[in-house]
Amino acid sequence: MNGMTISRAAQAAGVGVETVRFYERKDLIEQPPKPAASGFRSYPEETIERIRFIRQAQELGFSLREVRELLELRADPGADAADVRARATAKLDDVNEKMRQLQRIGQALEALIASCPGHGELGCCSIMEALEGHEKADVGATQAVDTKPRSG
Amino acid sequence: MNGMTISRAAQAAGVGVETVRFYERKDLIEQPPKPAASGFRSYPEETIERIRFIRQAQELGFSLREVRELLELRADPGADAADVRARATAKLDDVNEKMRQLQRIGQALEALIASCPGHGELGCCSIMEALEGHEKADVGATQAVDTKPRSG
DNA sequence: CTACGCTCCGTACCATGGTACAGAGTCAAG
DNA sequence: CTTGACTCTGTACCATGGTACGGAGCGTAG
Repeated sequence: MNGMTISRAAQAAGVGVETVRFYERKDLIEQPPKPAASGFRSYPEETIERIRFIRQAQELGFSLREVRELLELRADPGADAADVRARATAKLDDVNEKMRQLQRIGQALEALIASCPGHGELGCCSIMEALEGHEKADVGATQAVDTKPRSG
Repeated sequence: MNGMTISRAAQAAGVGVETVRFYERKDLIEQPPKPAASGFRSYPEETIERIRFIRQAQELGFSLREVRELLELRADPGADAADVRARATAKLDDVNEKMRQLQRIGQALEALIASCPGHGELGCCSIMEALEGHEKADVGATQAVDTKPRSG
């Protein structure tokens, strides 16, 4: 019926052909079988919707791994809205945590910028001083970067 | 004098040996020459400080590429505090932009979570509805993910 | 002098989210 | 029947920031 070639499907979903194939490799969408009559696969509307779902979830900050879980949830007849809600809540916590990190970084940058004379030798630059870590200025953004020096 | 083996240097700087070598490969730190007398390189205090500088800058959100620029600036006798300040300001803009994106995502998630009944079939779940993109609910976080479908 | 540990060096691998390309096959139009 | 556009398939590559490993060389303690 409404089967499309991969490039049509990609266009309809708003992604590139290579992205569709990439999602297939990652088991995010199913690769339709070759129709035997033809050498070209036929992509159903369902797949386009699935790709749109993926993009929407990505826009909400879900990684492809998490999107796959959402898709599995969607396919599960026993799944409850509570499951979805829990994931959304977890993601919101995630987002809030990242915001806090950025806030700390931003505040540290602001403080440094405010205390920098804005001209003159680098020796007078409080930003450089802070980066040197001469324990005169404290950057104060410890743990901003995922610090795992030797953890794994 | 105060030359250290790579593992001592790494320990002193708070990173792993492999990370030190990685920074060498990336031209972030200089690989000290082999002392001819010994088959082992000797890392000066200077290198340890440089690595600390790198980590501090990373904690402020600078990428290694940007850190390299800061290091070049640091080595440049003609560099002005204004240059450093400009980079810090640019990075602050960056951080603020990311914050805005996260804020949009967070608000969208909050709205969806609030409207989700929290139990029952997925068909009643507003979050799933939004992800399906049935144009009933609008996720509203467009551009949250770096959207470049076919740009390059 | 031997054993053990550290170093050296190149290279491959991890996750993340794609992008690109080569070589062969297929399909529709002219 | 040929051309040109598209597809199929595997594989390699991009950036980012590391991590791991194999096989040699080196250095020190016993």
